[in-house]
Amino acid sequence: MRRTNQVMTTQPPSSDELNTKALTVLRAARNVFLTHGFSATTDMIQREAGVSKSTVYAHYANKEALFVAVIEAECAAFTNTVRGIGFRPGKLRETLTMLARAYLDIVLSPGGLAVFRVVIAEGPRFPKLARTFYLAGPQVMTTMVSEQLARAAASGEVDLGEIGRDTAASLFINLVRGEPQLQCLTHPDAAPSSAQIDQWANAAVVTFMRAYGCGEEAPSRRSRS
Amino acid sequence: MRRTNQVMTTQPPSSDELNTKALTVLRAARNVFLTHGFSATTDMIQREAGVSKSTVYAHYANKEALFVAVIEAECAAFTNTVRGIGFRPGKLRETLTMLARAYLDIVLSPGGLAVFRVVIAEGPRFPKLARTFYLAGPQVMTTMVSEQLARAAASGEVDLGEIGRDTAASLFINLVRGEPQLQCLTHPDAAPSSAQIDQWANAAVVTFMRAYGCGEEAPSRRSRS
DNA sequence: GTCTATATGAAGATAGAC
DNA sequence: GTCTATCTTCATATAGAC
Repeated sequence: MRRTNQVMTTQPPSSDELNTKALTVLRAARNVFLTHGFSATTDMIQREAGVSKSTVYAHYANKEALFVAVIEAECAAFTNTVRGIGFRPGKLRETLTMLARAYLDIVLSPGGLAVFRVVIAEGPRFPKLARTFYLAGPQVMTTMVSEQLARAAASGEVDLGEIGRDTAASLFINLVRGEPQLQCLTHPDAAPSSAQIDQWANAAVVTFMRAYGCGEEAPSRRSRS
Repeated sequence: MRRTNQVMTTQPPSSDELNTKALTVLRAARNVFLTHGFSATTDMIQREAGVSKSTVYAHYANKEALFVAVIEAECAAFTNTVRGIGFRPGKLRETLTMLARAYLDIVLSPGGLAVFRVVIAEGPRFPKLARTFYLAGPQVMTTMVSEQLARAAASGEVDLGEIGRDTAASLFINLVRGEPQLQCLTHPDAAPSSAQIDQWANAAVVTFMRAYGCGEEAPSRRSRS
């Protein structure tokens, strides 16, 4: 029931225009590329999408272009997920724990691990995508932590010494992500328990607070000898 | 100038027997797989080695077997390199700095990055290789750090609190490897300067010592307010 | 835009001579 | 063991009908 061609073209592509087929192809390509890497075949994508080869090539010039579209969409989604982490800023220790846990949930998710795998693997062939990933994921997270450190520094909860806020935030992210991510990447069969993830997050926060925390915390710290 | 067939077969394969061709193939496969990943072709390997296809398949059943041989050799070499890090145990801060710097040199080397890339990428298809890599690289390094922490704990240079030695060692490795490795993986064109690597190593050591060090260091630390 | 059918090339692996 | 030549399969991409 179209009014006029004029109206049609000014309407947003609500559910048919670009949506139906192009999005179907993109979503199928996402699943296939994230499962098998760039060496996945266009055949698999075509079958997963339930369309013909021509439909795939009608929307994307070639395999590379489709791959780039998939990864860029994943990076954008990654940024949104990180930005959308819900946390109520409070005492630094609690804030960092919330952030660490939320970040690990993203990084260790099947999608998070798959994107990391394929982006790192294809870094030499798609250097632009690799940089996009870095900015969309770790960089955004580091910035969020850095902002919380600024708050905490103002309220005297933290003493960063000669080290910069951004460097400190980066070091915190290293503490959080390092071992958990490496373990999940090298043990693809054994997914960590929720309790294990909490333990990892806690160890990172405890270490960071021991290094740079100096607020009105529990006075038990460093009360030895 | 062969003496007899009998002698030939009882002699060790000093420089011709298995050495020349089989090793040539393995070395060529190493370069090709580490550059292009598992999707590298046997054609490239054959050309790089300067032999024919038949020679490749005379020594390795198929592409997978050759790939496994390459990665296992790399892992073994990795272990030897890590174990061979020369350091004179002294004050903990200096020891950790030496270890951090040496580990970064390995991890950030072209070979180190390439092995990481391909092992992580093929983890789902070769889970055994992924676990081997974890044990041969990060695990060995963590153990070395853990041993130094034991020494330091005995001499009162360190107070790990409730945290385990191995956990502390793992956290230190996280601090060292995290950002540098991620940055090199996602910026394949820009190799970091030696000064940059030193800075990274120092930041990790400073942070770890602030968290867990408690020896007769410079007394300036935490002298605030 | 979408389909079926196909052109074109490349990759893994083998046959058979030497 | 090593080579040349080749078999077979499969992957990317396109042609042409609707």
